[in-house]
Amino acid sequence: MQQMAELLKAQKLKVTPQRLAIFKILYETTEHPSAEHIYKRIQATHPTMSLATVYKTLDTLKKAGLVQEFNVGEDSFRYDANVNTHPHMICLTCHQVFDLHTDKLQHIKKYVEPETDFDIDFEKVFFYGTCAKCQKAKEKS
Amino acid sequence: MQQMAELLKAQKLKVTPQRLAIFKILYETTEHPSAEHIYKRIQATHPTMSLATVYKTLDTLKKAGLVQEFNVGEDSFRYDANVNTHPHMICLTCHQVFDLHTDKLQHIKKYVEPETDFDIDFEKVFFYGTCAKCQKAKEKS
DNA sequence: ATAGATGCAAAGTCTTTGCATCAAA
DNA sequence: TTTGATGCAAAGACTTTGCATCTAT
Repeated sequence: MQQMAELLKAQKLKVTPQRLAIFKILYETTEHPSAEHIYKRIQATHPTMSLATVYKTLDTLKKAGLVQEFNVGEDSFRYDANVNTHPHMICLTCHQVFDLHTDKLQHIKKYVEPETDFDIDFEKVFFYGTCAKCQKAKEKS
Repeated sequence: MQQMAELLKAQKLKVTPQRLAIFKILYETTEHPSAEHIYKRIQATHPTMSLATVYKTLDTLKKAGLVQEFNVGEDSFRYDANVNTHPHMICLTCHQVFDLHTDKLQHIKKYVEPETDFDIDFEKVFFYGTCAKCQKAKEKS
């Protein structure tokens, strides 16, 4: 978290309790929460923080390269403090979003680039299916 | 297009001029238009069609598996009549979305599945970068 | 004839913006 | 002190919904 303050300073951004709190939530969860989720969770520690601040802060952090934003087909965006390129898996039953820890897709960018005339910077990969828990629930029924 | 009527009938959906017109636009473009784009383009031939009908129709076609929907980070969804799993490339400069025709990623699902406890149905892959045209424009400047 | 689709307007989400106040540097 | 951040309310953008009318079957 100390590190977070440094990262903000490095971008010439002010270090505020709000920014630290939002980053902390994102840093400690694997749930890829939406702005609304973050807002609700933050009530416990920062009951006066407004939803607008959550949105503004997420935008600021995104532009600073400290969080990434994506949409898996829902009506709102989700956020992730892990800005490294990594695939996500979406359960079509419980709608949870998981990180996929694998090195198997490390080089798809370079693998694919010769096939195109694009200069590729990064990719986003989403796998859709059924998580372990929901698979078991279906077996029982 | 005759085929489209058959596909609708197969789903026990009525074959209406509105549905055919929307599918035709999606089928003939490679632009991956949003609902609003489709609505504007459709004015030329169907000036009385409402935006609500465009949304309802896209939802119907999506549920029937005749179009796919995705969000590349914009404020609206885009639609594609090509429902086969295929990667998209997004130009971060001109914001156009292109299909990537390649067989290099045909098997990433099976390649990755052993690394997870998910039962994967399909994937969505997006490459972000600079298209050929925008690369050239930058060289000149 | 009947079930279902369309079109319009209104409403519902999610997100952004304007502006006065407040806090970090 | 100065610059930028926060919080509130209002506005904006995209999408959905309710309902009367119309149309495909």
